[in-house]
Parts: sequence; structure tokens; C-alpha cells
Amino acid sequence: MTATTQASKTLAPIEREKTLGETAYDRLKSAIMTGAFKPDEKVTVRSIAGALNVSLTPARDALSRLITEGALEAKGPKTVIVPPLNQQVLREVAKIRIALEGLAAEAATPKMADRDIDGLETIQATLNKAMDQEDYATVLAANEDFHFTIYRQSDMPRLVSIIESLWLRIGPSLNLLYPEFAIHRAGVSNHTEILKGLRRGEPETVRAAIEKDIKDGFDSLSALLAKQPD
Amino acid sequence: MTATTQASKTLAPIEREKTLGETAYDRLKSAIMTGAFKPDEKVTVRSIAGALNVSLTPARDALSRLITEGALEAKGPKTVIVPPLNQQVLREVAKIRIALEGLAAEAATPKMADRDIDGLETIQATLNKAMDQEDYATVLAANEDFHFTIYRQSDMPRLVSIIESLWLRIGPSLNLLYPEFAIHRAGVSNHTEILKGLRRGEPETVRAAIEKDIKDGFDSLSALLAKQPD
DNA sequence: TTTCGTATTTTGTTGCAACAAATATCAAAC
DNA sequence: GTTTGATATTTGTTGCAACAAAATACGAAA
Repeated sequence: MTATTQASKTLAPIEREKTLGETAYDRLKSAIMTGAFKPDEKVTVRSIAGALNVSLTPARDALSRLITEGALEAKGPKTVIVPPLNQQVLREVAKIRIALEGLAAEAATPKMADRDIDGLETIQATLNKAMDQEDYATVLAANEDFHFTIYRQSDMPRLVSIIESLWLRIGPSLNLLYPEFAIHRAGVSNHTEILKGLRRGEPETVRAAIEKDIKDGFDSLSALLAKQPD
Repeated sequence: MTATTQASKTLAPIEREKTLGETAYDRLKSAIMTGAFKPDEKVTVRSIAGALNVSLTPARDALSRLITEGALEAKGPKTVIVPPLNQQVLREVAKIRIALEGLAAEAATPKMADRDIDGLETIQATLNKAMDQEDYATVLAANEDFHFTIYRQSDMPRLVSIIESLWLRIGPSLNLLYPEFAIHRAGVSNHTEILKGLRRGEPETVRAAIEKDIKDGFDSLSALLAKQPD
């Protein structure tokens, strides 16, 4: 056995430093997702560049990618905004989410090991606790964690990344409309049902519960949106 | 009635000249879709810039967006390729397509007017004729036209653009594997069934036919892929 | 107070150069 | 022939300046 073969068992591949553009993209994406920008807020290349302390190039890079993904929207020729949510967009996104997250959940179910489900229950405990403490930022983060921990087990990376872009589309408004949204505690019973289905290894049960979770969320958001001044 | 109101009925909005980056993106996308690049072929910023006669900036812009969409793939830190299709990717894309194109077709059915369906039949005639003449480039273009003419009627623009990115993912290989693929003439009877369902206004019929069309295409491609040297 | 035209400022786009890193090339040694 | 290693070339990234176009602020007129 040669040295290289031995090494290959020990050494992890060198973590390649991401490019500035990539980092800017990640940071911006996460900022949008956690509601750092309000819907309709203007986002300029120079403001991003300044905030991240990089030149125009990587900032522009990040913006352009987020626009392609639909997380940002070109309103005028020189104005990029965080797209606001209206009933029509919300309805469309909900329909797509039901189709795709249902698919992901169904595919993931047979691949979830018991320890994976244990992890999910830990996440759900975090969510519940944060809900009691009215720590809504943590609630949202835990909810996202809960869903994507399942989806990632589907072994369908392209599917997961499409779902991500859909979440990105409602993230800003979700953050804005919380805490009102949270009062309903809509998700709790659905999550319990999801966990039950996973334990039993019943893909159809999990799919149904996921679909109901999305529908409930849609109803709450839709109602809130209707009351919104605009 | 004022002059502006009259004008609004006659004047189309001024066609805003696209940016170079945008144009580069469109051109590159269409080139990929029509199989101008072979799978695994390397694509460099400078080669694109040279071919389109623009500087690095717009070319880089276009590349970066296509990578985000998954139409191109970063292999190494400095190598971008047209992603080759393997069984696993093909299977995943097929599952997503069935979910999404089924949804789009179902949503589009009640919104298709008779004249829209007439247009579809014209497209299908073009497809059949091109098939007889073994003009496969036209066959592929007509097939794409047929599907997206339906999907666009769904009035779900985000859904359509996700579907587009999925087609982009298999486009290059599809072009490569034609004409063998075409021999099966797989799509013809499915398209007939789609048209029938549309005429009758039966969303479920259309969905089923679309799903079968995708499945048949998947089977053919999968078989061809299995015989592929690589 | 509102509307409209003008001036000022802000902003995106594009090209380009410099740099570092990755890739390709090729000759020598086994 | 195959592998190794050094060298040369190609390549992506980043910052920056110049420009044109758009957004904004401002002020005058109604």
C-alpha cells in the first residue's frame, strides 16, 4: 500500500475557498431568506458592494444570479427590488410547492433512517420551544430546517434546489408577516403527522401531510395578505 | 377621451434594447438548447466573448446565469462544461417534469381557446412533416413549441420558466441522440391524445397524455443512453 | 397644493488590465 | 509506452474607470 492510498483514507479534500462572487451570493441569499430586506425594497449593486466590502463585480454577480433565480426582480431598467407577494404569486408558488415538495417527501421517506428521524424530532423540539418563547426568527429557521432535512434525503439535488428557489420567493414576506402568522401554530399538527408517517415508512402519509402543511401555510398567508394595506 | 388614452390602444410599449449581457444569455441559451455544444464540451468565458464579439463582462454574465440555472456545470474551478446526461440525472429530471408539466397542462386546459388548439394542430403538422423529411432539428423545435404553447396558457409564468430550465438540462443530449431517438416516433400518438383532451376540455386526459409523453421519451432516451459508449 | 419641466445625482453596463490559479504542453527518465 | 516534472499557456476573478441612462430632487408655474 502506497503513501497516497493511506493518505486518501485520512485526508479530506482541500476546502476550496469560494470566490468573492459566490460568497456574496450566499450572504445575500441568506439575508433575503431571513427577511433582512422588506418586500419592495430597492437593492442596488453599489449598496451591496458597500455592505459586503467588495467591488462592483462580485456584487453584480450575486445580484444577477438572484434575479435569474427569481429571488430578486428587475422592476425598471435600473431598479431591482425584493419582489412583493401578491395573491396570484402566492397561489402559483403554493401549487408548485405542493407538486415538488410532495414528490421530494415521498422519495425521501424510504431513505430516512431512524437516526435521521431522531434528528427531525430534535429540530421540531427547537421549533416548539422557540414558538413558546415567541422567538419567531428561530421558528422560521427551524421550520426550514425541518422541511429541507427531509427533502435532502430524496437524493434529488436538482429538485431540492428548485424548492429552495421557491422558498426564497416567499421568504421575505413570510418574515414580514410573522408573528401574526405564527399565532395560528398551523404547522405543529402537520409536522407531527409527517414524523408519524416517516416512522412508519409510509410515503403517501408523508406526502399528504406535507401537502396539508403547505396548504395551511398558504391559507394563513393568503388571509394575512388580504388584510395587508399593500 | 384624451390623446393618451387613445394612444394606449394603438401604441405598443417601446421595445427596450436588451443589455449585452442579456443578449449573450439568450443567444447562449438557445445555442445550448439546439445542441450547438456537445455534452462534456468545455465552455470558456473568452471563447463565448470572442464568438459573440463582446468583452469578458457580458460573456461572464451569461455563463454565470446559465450555471445558476443548471444549464452549464462548473466541473473544476476553471472548467465549465455542458453537463452530460446520465441515467440518474435523466430519471430525476423526468420525475420533476412529470410533476410540473402535468400541473401546467392541467391548468392550461380550461384556458385553451379553440383557435389556440388550431395553432397546436398546425405545429403538430409541421412536426409530422419534418419527421417524414428526417429534418430532426425542426422536429425538436416543433416539439418544444407544441409543449410550451400549452404550458404558457397555464398563466403560471414561474412554473413555465422552471420547466424551461429542465428542458435546457436535457436539450444537448437530446440533440445528440437524435436521429436514433426519432425512429421510435414515440411522441405522435401522445400528441394526438393531448389534442383530443384539449378539444374536449378534459384536464385529466391532457395531464395523463403529457405524463405518458414524458415517460415514453424517458424510456427511449434511457435505452439509448445505456448503449452509449460513455 | 399639484403638476410639470429641468438639473443633479445615482445607477447599471461595459471594457479592460493585472493577477493568481489552473490547465495544457512537452521533454526527459524510467 | 508510461509516468514524472518543469514550463508555458490559458483561464477565471476582481477592481476600476468611463459612459449613458435612469431616478430623484428641486423649483417654477398653474
